[in-house]
Amino acid sequence: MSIYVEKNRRTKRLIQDSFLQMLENKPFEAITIGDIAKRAKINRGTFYLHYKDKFDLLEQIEQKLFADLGTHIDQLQSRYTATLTFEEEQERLAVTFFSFIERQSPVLKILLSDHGRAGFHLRFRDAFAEKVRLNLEKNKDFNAKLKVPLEYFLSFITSAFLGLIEQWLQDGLDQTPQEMTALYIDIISFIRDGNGA
Amino acid sequence: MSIYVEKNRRTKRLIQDSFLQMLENKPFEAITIGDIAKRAKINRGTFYLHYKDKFDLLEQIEQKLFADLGTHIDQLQSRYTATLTFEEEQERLAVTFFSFIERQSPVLKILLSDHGRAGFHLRFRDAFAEKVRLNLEKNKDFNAKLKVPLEYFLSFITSAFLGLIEQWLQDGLDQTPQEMTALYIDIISFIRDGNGA
DNA sequence: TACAATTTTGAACAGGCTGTTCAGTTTTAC
DNA sequence: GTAAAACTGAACAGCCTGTTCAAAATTGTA
Repeated sequence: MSIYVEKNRRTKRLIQDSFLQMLENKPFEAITIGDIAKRAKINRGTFYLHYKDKFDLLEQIEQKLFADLGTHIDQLQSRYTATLTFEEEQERLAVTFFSFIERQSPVLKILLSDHGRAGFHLRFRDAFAEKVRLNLEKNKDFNAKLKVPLEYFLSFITSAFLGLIEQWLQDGLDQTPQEMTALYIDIISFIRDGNGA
Repeated sequence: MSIYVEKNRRTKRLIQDSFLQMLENKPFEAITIGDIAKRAKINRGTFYLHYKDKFDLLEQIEQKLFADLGTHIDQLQSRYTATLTFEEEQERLAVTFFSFIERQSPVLKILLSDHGRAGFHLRFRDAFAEKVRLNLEKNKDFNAKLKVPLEYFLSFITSAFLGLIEQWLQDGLDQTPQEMTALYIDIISFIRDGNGA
């Protein structure tokens, strides 16, 4: 039984890999089940033993990604238990995010591009926003000082973050997560101290 | 001849309207040419007299939108010729953007949602970024003070902006463009003066 | 090794959508 | 009224989908 699951997983992984490789060259809509099967060297019918359809396949890939985001953050966040200032904690969260992106960059590069599926950036941003919200709620001062609706602030800051990520991925991950965090902080500082764009 | 074009445009508009209406309920991938033709009450073959395929249709809608963004900004920006401070000019650009979004909200709501086509938010953001870049280049101090690559700053700020827009559209345009601009400025101020998130 | 359970294969099938063709009809402008 | 332009209806080959089923291959276990 245990190995059957192994085998089951192996074929699923084969399908997912072929699919993702194919997405690098072709947009989602243009890829057929036949294409995937051919590249994975399996029978077309076998695909349907594992997935309902193309959308189900992508959905499962997305879900795996979101699950990984959760565990990755929990791992890194719980590593240091020292009390940090609000700013330090935000910085630590930023590094955690960027290192997650680096780790999942092959998949994210595709899912966020125009070869992926519409709305992925919204779903991804929401997953992000949820983590940020939890972090912000720890700080009691925050909500008192914030005058705009929290939802708007979250959309603003997580979208900005996602913007950096997209640029980063587009530039071929030419920086480390630490450098990206520094860059993020520089921009915040620039807005704070420099010209108010 | 002139009216032929008229008629030609009328059918195209009929197709576009039916298509956009349909996109409110069904995702792009699920819509067939037959569906569009049926709703537009035209022959399926007529569709192909105007568009190459479904993608061509959406592309033309997008292009019209981007063209409108250009004219809309040029109009509003050239209205007042008084000399403004950098901050005042940024604010004016923000109002212009938000009023454009309001004007094109029916289409944008769909194109930015998961019913649209993958990558639209990137294309839209790029169009935005181009306008912001032109505005920023006027200010000589800006590039001197900015220490991070301009591309990253642009991605950051335009994505943040787009985040506000998405939230705004999602909330059913419950605020005026002026109120959204105030909200935008409040968030910037909050980052500047309040807690450094 | 032999066996049984599980998984995969190959082939076939109906059904739907695509994009094109073409002769005939309708609409439009002058 | 006429000629050009636009649209219609019907048909078509081609491709992809999702399902079925018996046969074959793979796997773990006795």
